Amino acid sequence: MIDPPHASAYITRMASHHHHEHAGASLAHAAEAALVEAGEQWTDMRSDIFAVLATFEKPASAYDIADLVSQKRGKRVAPNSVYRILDLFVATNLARRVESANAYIANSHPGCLHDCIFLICDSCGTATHIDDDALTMSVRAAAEHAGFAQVRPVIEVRGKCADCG
Amino acid sequence: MIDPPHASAYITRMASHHHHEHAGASLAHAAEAALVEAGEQWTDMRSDIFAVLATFEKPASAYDIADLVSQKRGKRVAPNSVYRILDLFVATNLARRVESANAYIANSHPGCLHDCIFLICDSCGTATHIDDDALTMSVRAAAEHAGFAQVRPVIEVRGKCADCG
DNA sequence: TTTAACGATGTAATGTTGTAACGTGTATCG
DNA sequence: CGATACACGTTACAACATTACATCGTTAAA
Repeated sequence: MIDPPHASAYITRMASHHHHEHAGASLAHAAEAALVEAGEQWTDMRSDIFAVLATFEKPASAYDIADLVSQKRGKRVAPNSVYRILDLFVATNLARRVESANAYIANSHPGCLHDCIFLICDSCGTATHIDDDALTMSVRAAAEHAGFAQVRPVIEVRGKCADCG
Repeated sequence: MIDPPHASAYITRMASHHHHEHAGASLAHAAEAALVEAGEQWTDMRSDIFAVLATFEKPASAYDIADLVSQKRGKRVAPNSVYRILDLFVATNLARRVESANAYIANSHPGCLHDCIFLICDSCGTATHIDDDALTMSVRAAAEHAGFAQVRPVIEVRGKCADCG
């Protein structure tokens, strides 16, 4: 399980496509479907963690999530457990790690393989993402040209969002 | 001091140019010049930290640097102090932070403003960088189109380097 | 020349993020 | 029944980062 496709296959798959941007229950269902599709189980714990993650506007730290899930369950959930599940989510494309924030964000279109570009506001912390396959493919190409394989682009932009301008 | 130029000025400056890739003493001199140029002092401590940072092949954590500088000086240098100086280096473009590695790397051409693309090998940890202004400008443009200002792109690619292939 | 201000560094404490090792419960399958 | 596999719990710890305050030396004003 969780053996992400090789880069070239990956690229092929993302040639051109439409998006549903899911939200709420729809998103949860899409996530469940994607996880099951990947041969993994959709457990209560995973469901709770995904639900909490999806409520965040801003990238959420594993500890943020642990706190909220603990509340929700009335029982302490250790960060450890949260990390395990977040790792799974990232591996199956249900969530993304925002490297420049040490935090995670739900993927609003799970099941759709992508290199995302994240925009993170330094003032309010909210993150949006844009999809620009031409751009991300260029980055992949540049890395591959330099001899890199199995590339995983991390493209994030810090700045001031329109609201905080 | 340390008030980086506004984005548009920044972009203008990097239109087209040559590089000296400095190394060793040459790099140290270039770094010193750039720091002084920025109105900051080139102290012994800063010199030592830069020297240590420049010896690393791989991105170095603040703690790595603290350890080595402590050895070199025969006196404990706290991570704290290292962070302060690294922050200064990043602000003045003498060093870069590699977000996906929580670590720092010396800029091999300080004084030359750039958005760098880092390639970090997941196996051996070494980082190389490529400069592709067309690409980084596109990323900036995409972010600005989305309403972001004062943008600071973070473009890193994780993967397997040619040697580790 | 004292004194005030400032910048650089030291010291201590603490906060945040991330992993490792191992134990427990449960379902499945021979 | 026993063996295996997986999800999750528990504890401990490691790695990364910041805050607050103290000290020291240099410079600038009184």
